[in-house]
This record gives sequence, C-alpha cells and structure tokens, in this order.
Amino acid sequence: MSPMSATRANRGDVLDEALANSEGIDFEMIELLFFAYRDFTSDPDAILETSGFGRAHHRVVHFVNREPGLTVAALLDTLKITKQSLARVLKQLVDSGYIAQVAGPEDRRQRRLYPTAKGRELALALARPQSRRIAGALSAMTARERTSVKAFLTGMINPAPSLRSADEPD
Amino acid sequence: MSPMSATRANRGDVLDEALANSEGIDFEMIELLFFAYRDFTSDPDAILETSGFGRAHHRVVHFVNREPGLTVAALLDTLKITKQSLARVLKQLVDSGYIAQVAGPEDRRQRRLYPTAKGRELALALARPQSRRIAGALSAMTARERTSVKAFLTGMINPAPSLRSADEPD
DNA sequence: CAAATTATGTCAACGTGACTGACATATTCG
DNA sequence: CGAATATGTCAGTCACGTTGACATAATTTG
Repeated sequence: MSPMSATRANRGDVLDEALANSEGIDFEMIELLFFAYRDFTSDPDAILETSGFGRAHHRVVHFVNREPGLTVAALLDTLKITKQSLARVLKQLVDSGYIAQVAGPEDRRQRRLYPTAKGRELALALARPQSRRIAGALSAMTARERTSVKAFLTGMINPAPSLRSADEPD
Repeated sequence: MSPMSATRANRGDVLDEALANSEGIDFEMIELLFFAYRDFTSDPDAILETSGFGRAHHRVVHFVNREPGLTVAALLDTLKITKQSLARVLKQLVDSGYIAQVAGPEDRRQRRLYPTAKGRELALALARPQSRRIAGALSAMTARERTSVKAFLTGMINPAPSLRSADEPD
C-alpha cells in the first residue's frame, strides 16, 4: 500500500507516511461516517432524479410528513437553512402538489405545511430504501446493540441550545 | 404537537397524521443519521471557512494524508466525483502548498499526490474536532458496543463492486 | 515502430442548493 | 396606531457537482 520504493519523495516538504493514530484520532471512524452517509443518501437520490427533485426536496418532504402542520419557521429551524433557500424548493413542492399550505388557525400569518397523499407517497418511497439499508446493517444485532447504535448517533448530534433566560442579552 | 383543532385540514387531499411506523420504516434512525452527519461536518466546515476552503478540499486533504502517493485516478474513485470537479479543488490545494504532485516512479503519466507538512497540519486540524465528537459519543460505551457501532457503519456502506471477470462484457 | 490506450489536464456551459441583503405584505401585539 | 412577527420575493453570489469535447504525454500493444 505505502510506496515501497518511495524514490526520493521526501525531498523538500513532501510527506510519505500515511496519517494514522496521530493523537489518538480515529480516522477509521471518520471515514466510515463519510462512506456510510454517502451511500445512505445515494438511494433516495436515485429516486429523486426521476422526479426532477433533489436532496433539498427530500428533506422538506420528509419533515413535513413527520410533523404535518409545522410552520415555515419551524422547518427552517430544523433544516438550518435560510428562508430564501427553502423558498424555491418549497414552491416547487407546493406547485406540483406534494405539499399543501394552510393558514394557521390561531395565527393567520403562518403557513402551516401538510403533505398531500402524493407527498406522503413520495416520503414513503424515499424512506423505504434507506430503511432497508439500515435494517440490513442492524440485522445481525441484538436489541442491546441497536440501542448502542442509536445512543452513538444521538451523541453525535449537537445539543439543542437551551432557551435563553430573559436576563441574558442577545 | 399535532394540531389539536385541525380546523378542517383534511379537506381535499391534506394529511394530518404524522408519518411514523408505516411498513416498519425506522424514521427515527433516518433522522438521527441526518442530524448526526450534519453536525459532524459542521466542525471542520467552521475551520475551513477561515482558510477559504470548502468541504471538497477537506475530503481531498483527508484522503491524500491517509494514503500518501495515491494517484489521481484512485482519488477520483474514492470520492466518486469527476476529474473536472476534482480539478479546481486540487489545483487550489497544490497552488497554496497543501498538496504536492510527484510524477509516478514507474508510470510517469501518473501524478502521485502527497501532503506537505502544511497539508498534514490541516488534515489534523480538521480531524481533531471530528474525533473529539466521535470520542464523546462513544465515551460511555464498552469495547463491545464500540465494535457494534463500527459494524453498523460498515454495514451501511455499499459493497465494493467485485472485479468483473474477463468473459463478462461491459 | 506506429497505433491505440491510458493518465491527466483543461475549456466551456450548466444545475442545484446554499448564502447575503434588501424590500413587500399581511397579521398580530403592545 | 405603531412595532414586531411570519412569510414571501427579487437580485446577486458562491461552492461543488455535472456533461461533453479536446489536448498532451507516456505507456502498451499489434
């Protein structure tokens, strides 16, 4: 793997040894996460390119189906993108009948987002291959081990910022 | 959480119930993967924007450090992007002294890629916060549980395509 | 050796999905 | 009423991926 006859590759500034185990850094895990996520997203990507949608549409359809009636603001907060970025994608999904907007019953400024039957079908179609992949990766595991996997993924996520108390400034 | 007084949101085609447990699909895991990966990449992203680089540079620096002397073709295969897409990113990294290109000792058409000292430092700086995050998520786990987590991630990855035997056509 | 193949680089055009900044509208709140 | 809020929209920009076409040098093959 590493060049046996490295000629004189160390001339000047050029490093020849593979980076591994420095400072106890787990490079293997870093790569596993990269490859796992890349392949995890490739399944729905293949379906989406049929419909002319992209990954952004996927995320919107997913979360609207998971929490029907959520507001645009809540969706923006979940996705951590700007409203301008959401706008195009959401408009396309509304225009093509995957998502419906309903004025908020209490606050009529809000546009609460609901899936249509078509939108629900799409969400399911996108989730199916991802779930199959997950099920395959978990298939040989006990309930305890599955719990560990969930705990690991949960531990990778940034804690939700605690609500700022009133006396703290912005 | 779900709208208690859903007005008459079910008019027409609009669905009101949260999507969960349909067909045994594990939506929770799907979301955990999304959030975990998003936050996992946010750490190096913050460092990179200081240098004016992006995620694409990160990946190149990472793999060149992990396997010094790899060829451009091998890197393209690892990243699964086109050479035109790699070109810009690689050129910037070479021009700014993070990566060195050395003509292959056997095959002089090849440009073998090596990290410079500067490139190694960048790779380490980017890996450090990711490794810290991983270590935190694994910290409460036994060696057995950690093995399960690695097995899960490995199981999520597409198997490498087996080399086509000579009598199979393209 | 000449021709084909391979490894790499480059030019041009394009698409998606993100960003910032500015401004418009409707609605609610104080 | 005036301020704040929820949302929408216009305009410009950027990162990073794509396809297609072509160029160059080096190796392999007939």
